[in-house]
Amino acid sequence: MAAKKRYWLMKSEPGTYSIDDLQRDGSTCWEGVRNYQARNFMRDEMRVGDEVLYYHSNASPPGVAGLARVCREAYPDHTQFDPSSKYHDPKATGDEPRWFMVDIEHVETFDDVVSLEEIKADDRLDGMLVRQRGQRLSIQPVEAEHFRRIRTLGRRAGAGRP
DNA sequence: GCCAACGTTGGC
DNA sequence: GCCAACGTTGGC
Repeated sequence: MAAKKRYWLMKSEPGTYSIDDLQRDGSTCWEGVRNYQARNFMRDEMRVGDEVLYYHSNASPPGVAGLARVCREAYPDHTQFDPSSKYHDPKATGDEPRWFMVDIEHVETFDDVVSLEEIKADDRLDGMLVRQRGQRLSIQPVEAEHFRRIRTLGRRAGAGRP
C-alpha cells in the first residue's frame, strides 16, 4: 500500500537557485543540505509524488514562489565526497555517506510570491513552522490544508489584483 | 549590513 | 555531559 502523500516546504535562496532556475531545468537534485533534521526528512520520509512549497529565503520579499514535486527518493549527495565543493564533508565515505538528497521537479511558478508577511497574517495558516521566529530548518513538513491554502493564495495573487 | 536565534564543535 | 565559542541562517 502506498504511503500517504506528504507536503513539504523547501527553502532556497533565489540568488543561489530560484524557482525560475527550477522551471528552466525541469528538475534538480537538492544538494547541499547539511542539517540532520532536514536530512532525515529527505532520507526517511520524502516519497516520489510528495508536493513541495518552493520557498525563497533571503529574498525580498521572502515567501513561497511556486510549487514542486519530489521525483526521486533519497540517494547520497555527491558533493560530500568532492574536496573542491563547499559542501565537502571529510568524514563522509562512499561506504558510509552522511548526507542525502532528493530530486524535485518544477510544477508551477506563482505570478506573485506568497510573502512571509501574507503567510503570517492569514489565520488559516496558523501553526505553519515557517511563521515561527528563529525557525531555520530548510525543509519543513507542511499540513495538507496549509499547502492547499498557499496554493490558492499563489494562484489568486496574479489574476485577482488591481 | 546587522544581529538574534539556532546548530555544531571541541575542550574539559 | 556540560557549555563556551564559533559558524550559519534568514528576516529585517
